Amino acid sequence: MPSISRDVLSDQVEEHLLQAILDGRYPPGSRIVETRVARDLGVSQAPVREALRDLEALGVVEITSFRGASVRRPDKTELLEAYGVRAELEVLAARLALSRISDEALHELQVLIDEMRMSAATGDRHAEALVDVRFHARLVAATGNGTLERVWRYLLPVARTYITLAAPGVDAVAAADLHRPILDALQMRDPELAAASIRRHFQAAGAAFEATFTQGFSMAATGAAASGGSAIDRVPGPGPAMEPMTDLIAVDNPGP
Amino acid sequence: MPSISRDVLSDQVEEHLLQAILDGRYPPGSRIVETRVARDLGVSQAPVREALRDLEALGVVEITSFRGASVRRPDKTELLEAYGVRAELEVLAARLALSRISDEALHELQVLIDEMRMSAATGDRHAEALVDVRFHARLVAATGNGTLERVWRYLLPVARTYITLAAPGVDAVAAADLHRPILDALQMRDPELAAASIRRHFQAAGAAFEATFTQGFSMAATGAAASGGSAIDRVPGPGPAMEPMTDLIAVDNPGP
DNA sequence: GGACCAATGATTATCGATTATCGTGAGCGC
DNA sequence: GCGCTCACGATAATCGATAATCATTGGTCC
Repeated sequence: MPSISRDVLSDQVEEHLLQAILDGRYPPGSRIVETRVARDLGVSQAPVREALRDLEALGVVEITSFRGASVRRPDKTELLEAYGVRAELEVLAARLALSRISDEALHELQVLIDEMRMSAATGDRHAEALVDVRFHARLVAATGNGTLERVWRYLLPVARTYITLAAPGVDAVAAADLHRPILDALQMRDPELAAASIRRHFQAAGAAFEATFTQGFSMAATGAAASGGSAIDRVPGPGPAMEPMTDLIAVDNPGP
Repeated sequence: MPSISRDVLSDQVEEHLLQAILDGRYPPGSRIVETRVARDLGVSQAPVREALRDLEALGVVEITSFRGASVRRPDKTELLEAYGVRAELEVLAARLALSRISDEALHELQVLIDEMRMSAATGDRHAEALVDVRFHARLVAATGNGTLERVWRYLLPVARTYITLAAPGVDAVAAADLHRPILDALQMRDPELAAASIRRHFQAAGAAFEATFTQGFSMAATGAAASGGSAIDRVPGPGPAMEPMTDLIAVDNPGP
């Protein structure tokens, strides 16, 4: 079941580029040249161009007129901001969902928490991050508010691309358990408690991220990068190339 | 001062199409054919295509693979949802802005309210709607939170395209005065009061919109449309064409 | 030696034409 | 008549090539 309509070249190109970016083959800040990608993939310039525009909308690349696209450098401030906004959106989601959420939806959330704990227990932080996204997406979907979901998804790539969960210093099991109070509050239909739980969750995540960033990233930012992947295009601009983000990242399809 | 870089054909096409849609020359639901627009404007298909993709990201048109673009029909539920989300985003904005907003920013807000009242007094609801957008934009900008601003702008076209202010039954002056409590709360640095004021503001706006919609739109939806503008392309699909939205709409540049 | 300026190379933006896909309606078998 | 198949027209998706634009480099003038 390859989604729907797996033709449309531009979508395939988009997926390829996204994968390449998240794998670190395009480090943050590096340029992506339309014609070169087109040649490498054996397609025309047009689909590459469209793919890049979509990626820009997703927030992973930046496009300037007549100067092309480059991988957006993850800005610490912006990511923390995104956490704050996401937190409030999910607080709203919880409030809206409270009055209409079904028992089976609550059960689904429970199952997702269990999955998270299992992934955490086996040390698979990548899988845990994926399930984490699904948990929050399920909560937002439970509101039945399409607009809220759209806005939330719009913010997701920024708040998700560089996941905190993979940070070495974070207790993965504890992170998974951080979701339990949210579910409890939902089951008790207590809006204030739910809001508080969600805010606490994001505060913890933000703090963890901050630690990761200043710790693991400042090193890379000072030029000690020792990339293992085959770097296609090194950034020539000011400042040395950053380390690829492999294993720091949760990849999933933002598809329709 | 024509913004920056008034070349880039696709931007011009986008602006043209947006204007045409908001003017009602493309009624909701009508199709927009790439090749025809290209021929009419004397450009190639490529810039039209890109413009349509951007308009899709703005939420103004809908694109389906191999079937083209059509103007999104304004869905009452979705618009009310958008109001709810926008309200919470602005509540967050107020909270964030409280601790750092400058006196001159507060003064600017005051001036904007005055402008709104003047427009309302002279009966220029269109101008009032424009200033209204600027007021809220100024509030969000005062947070210094770029991410919040980005998300807010993302939601803006949906929540703005069909403005309530132009509704005949609404007291325009009262609508302008609805902003005063927000400013008062900001000046008093009272977060709770600000939140309450903003929520009340959007509840009133939503109620006014709902009245407008069921009143002025259901008629159009039943086929009693008596369009005045020159309709370029009538929707042939199921259901009759809706009335163009002229004068129901606030137009401004969503620029960069 | 430093600042301005023109030529150049690289890359995007746009074009015109071709191909792939979808919806539809005519024709055909039942 | 009714359902199915298959051309056909319309249109988006893609292509290959050209024009427009930008950053840079090398040279010239002060």
